[in-house]
Amino acid sequence: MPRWYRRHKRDLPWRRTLDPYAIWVSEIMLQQTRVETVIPYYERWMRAFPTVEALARAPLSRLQKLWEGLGYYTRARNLHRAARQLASKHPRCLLVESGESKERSFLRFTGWMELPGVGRYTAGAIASIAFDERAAIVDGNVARVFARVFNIRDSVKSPATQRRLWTLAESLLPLRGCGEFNQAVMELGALVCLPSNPQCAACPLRWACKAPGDALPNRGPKQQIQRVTEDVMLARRGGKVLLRRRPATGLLAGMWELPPLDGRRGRLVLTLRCAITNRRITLRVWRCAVRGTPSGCHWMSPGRLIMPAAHRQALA
DNA sequence: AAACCGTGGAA
DNA sequence: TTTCCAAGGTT
Repeated sequence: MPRWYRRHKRDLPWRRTLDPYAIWVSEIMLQQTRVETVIPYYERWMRAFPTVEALARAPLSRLQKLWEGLGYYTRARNLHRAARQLASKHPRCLLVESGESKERSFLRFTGWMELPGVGRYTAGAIASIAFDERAAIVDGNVARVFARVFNIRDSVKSPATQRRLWTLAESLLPLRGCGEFNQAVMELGALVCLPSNPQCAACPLRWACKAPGDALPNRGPKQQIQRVTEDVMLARRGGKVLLRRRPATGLLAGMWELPPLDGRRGRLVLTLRCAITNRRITLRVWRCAVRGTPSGCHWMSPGRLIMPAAHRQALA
């Protein structure tokens, strides 16, 4: 596996460093998010906040602006909280080993687990990749690879199967090079052991695989998707747009959006589709002429505000 | 334990 | 077109 990995691994920005801060940032961004989506966000982020200290000093609103469009926005808030926690409680754990060889203390797996937004997978990924700690990981890729190689047909959502996957991951861990091993399994899932049309002929594990190419893992019963149509109004006045702020908790917490069309007349200028977990939304945007300021709304310059992707698109 | 939390790309 | 789902975590 490590041999296959060294030969085929993609050249990704966060693979060019062993800086635990950089790896941490990349892991948070990559949660439930595709590599190609993350890359530009990651590069902008690292340019803006090269170190934990820089991140801890920055105002939350600045991180949120850089995060706009990435989704799962509590990740940005957690990253900020964790950075401040880290900078105060573990001031030396994220030093990069340099030519001067500064003293670098060691934040272990359990230390990472205490940070908001860092769970078992992320803590294991950082510990193994940045510190070569002997920590296992199970993500979507690992689950798929293991499900096929070991022919695991029970739902991967069940606690029993989860335990089995984690136990497997731990038992397969080498004594050294765990970071490389973990990434190798994930990379195999990303490049070869694909969800559909897996490239079994090119797989280094085909000799051992018990269920090559099967439609695994079994994800259990699929969730119901509900369709919704939302009508919103686009009202411009000078450089400003009529916007409404969402509640501070829940879906798209605290973000600014186009206000709902409340029974006035307008011209349909745009319809776009967006999906939020189990909801599929058709967003219809109506251009309206608005005199005063409807209750709960504000005339805002949208540039610096943080908006949901679909609403941001509607302004363009 | 099951539900919630975004987005965009691919099949 | 619709469906699936990607380097998950929190409540």
